[in-house]
Amino acid sequence: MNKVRVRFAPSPTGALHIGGVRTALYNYLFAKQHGGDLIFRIEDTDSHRFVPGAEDYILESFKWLGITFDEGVSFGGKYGPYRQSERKDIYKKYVQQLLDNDKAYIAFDTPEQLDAKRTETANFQYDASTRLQMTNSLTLSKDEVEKRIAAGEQYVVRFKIEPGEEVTVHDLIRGDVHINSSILDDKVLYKSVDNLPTYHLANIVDDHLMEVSHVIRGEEWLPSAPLHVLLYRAFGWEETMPQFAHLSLLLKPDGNGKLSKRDGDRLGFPVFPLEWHDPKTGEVSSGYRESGYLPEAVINFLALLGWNPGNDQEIMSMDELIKLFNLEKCSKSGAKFDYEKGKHFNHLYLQKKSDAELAVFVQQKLDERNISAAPQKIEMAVAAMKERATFTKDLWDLCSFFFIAPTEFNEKDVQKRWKEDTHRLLSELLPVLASIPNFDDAEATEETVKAWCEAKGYGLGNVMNPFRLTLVGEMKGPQMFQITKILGKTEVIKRLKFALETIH
RNA sequence: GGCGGUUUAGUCUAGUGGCCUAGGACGCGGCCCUCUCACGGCUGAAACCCGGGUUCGAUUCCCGGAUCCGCUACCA
Repeated sequence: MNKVRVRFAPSPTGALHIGGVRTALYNYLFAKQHGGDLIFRIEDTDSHRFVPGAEDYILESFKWLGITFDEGVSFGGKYGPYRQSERKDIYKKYVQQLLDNDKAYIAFDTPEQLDAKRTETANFQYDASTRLQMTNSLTLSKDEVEKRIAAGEQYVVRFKIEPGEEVTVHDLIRGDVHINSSILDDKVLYKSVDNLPTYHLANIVDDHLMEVSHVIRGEEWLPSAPLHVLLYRAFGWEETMPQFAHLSLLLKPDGNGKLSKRDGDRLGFPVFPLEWHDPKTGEVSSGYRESGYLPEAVINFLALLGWNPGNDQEIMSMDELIKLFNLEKCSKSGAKFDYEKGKHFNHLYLQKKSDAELAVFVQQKLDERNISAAPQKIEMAVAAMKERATFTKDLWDLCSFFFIAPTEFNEKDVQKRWKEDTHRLLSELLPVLASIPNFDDAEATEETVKAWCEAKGYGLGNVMNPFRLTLVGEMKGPQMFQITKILGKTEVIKRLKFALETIH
């Protein structure tokens, strides 16, 4: 087999959709597994939909996710340029080749005329059955065609599809897919307005010239795959035609249809890897990174949406994914996007991080608030709380009480835990705590306090629950003597006294 | 409408002509742990789209239907 070369070729029309990320990921895994190359190509043949900044956004997204490219826009390589708008001359040459070989023809029908035709004739299709009724180089004389072009009239080049042919596309995921060429229309391959090809032509020419071996793309391309096969044939490139694999789509979590940006807004989760500021509308969309996701969790979660290793294993690093990935194990049906499971993965990956790595997120928040704290204390706080966190941003909400003493106390918890004798009990606890040299040994502190409770005949819950309230402000947090250890003796006594004065 | 694809619990999925009393994970319920909240452990409810056929036997193979998805642009 020739060298594996695959590509991810987005259109710079906005932020990178999470489904696109998955397609890129599968391409990446496939390339790495086979020691092949992954190419980054920009398909900007639609000048109207170009959005500035989109290209950089896409690049930055992959950088964050750890998906690397071997060649392409911003990476270089000997098959460039990799931006389709910079390949105009190349396409022009190949369009001419098709024209010369009678595989394509020039059409002058304006968009308005076509619209009129479509409303006039239901299910109108520009194909072998209708093209002789239209204004094109098949119905016009050669002179007339040249005259019109010379006069500056806009035209398109259409692919001349021969009807009645059974076209077979071999798909690595779905097997053979058959389609009759009669149902295909004479696709526009090139437009004179901007001297740019359409997707279909550019795609085939580039994949051929860049020696792409496998085309792994979304299912929305399956219906046009036969057209692409026909194009390879028309160029005489069928022998080296890449292999196809059409991936199932990512669907809305609820209801029907494919996952869209709107669904994320509506259901409250990001559909983009990074936060995106739309330069046209000024709209801001949330991103996985900014929402506190870890890239490795996003990768793992996405990899499993439409593919599985064939056993029960779910937690896989990028390296493991590269080893285990297999196109044949990709599912044929669309996967509803299960955001809850994504959260689960993030939680799992967050737990794998060291305390020091996670402490950074708390340190940031402390810096913002000009609070200084010993790194050791931050790490201890993180260690005590991280298992409760799903997102990196949860860490601060969870740990803040270690650094900011409560000034008010959760009303419901006070009602429930602050009883008649609580004030007396905690007042008595004060000297007991004061008698302990320091709280560094959590077990020793616990023993002393418990022994005191027992000696006095006080219920443990009656002491510990309100005690927690005084230190945390609410009924949350780790084991009490873990808290006292991290807070330190001075702070504990200070907080206890304050609560005693405040809660009545 | 036409064409193509698809179909295992609410969701992602495993799997097979008899090992299936259909496995795992998320989510949901319960119990345990416990000074709180979590985590964790245990546990429960929950699925082979429908109808024919082939077969001793079908969730698995075949046919038909339905479903959902996609495409049907001078967008990708």
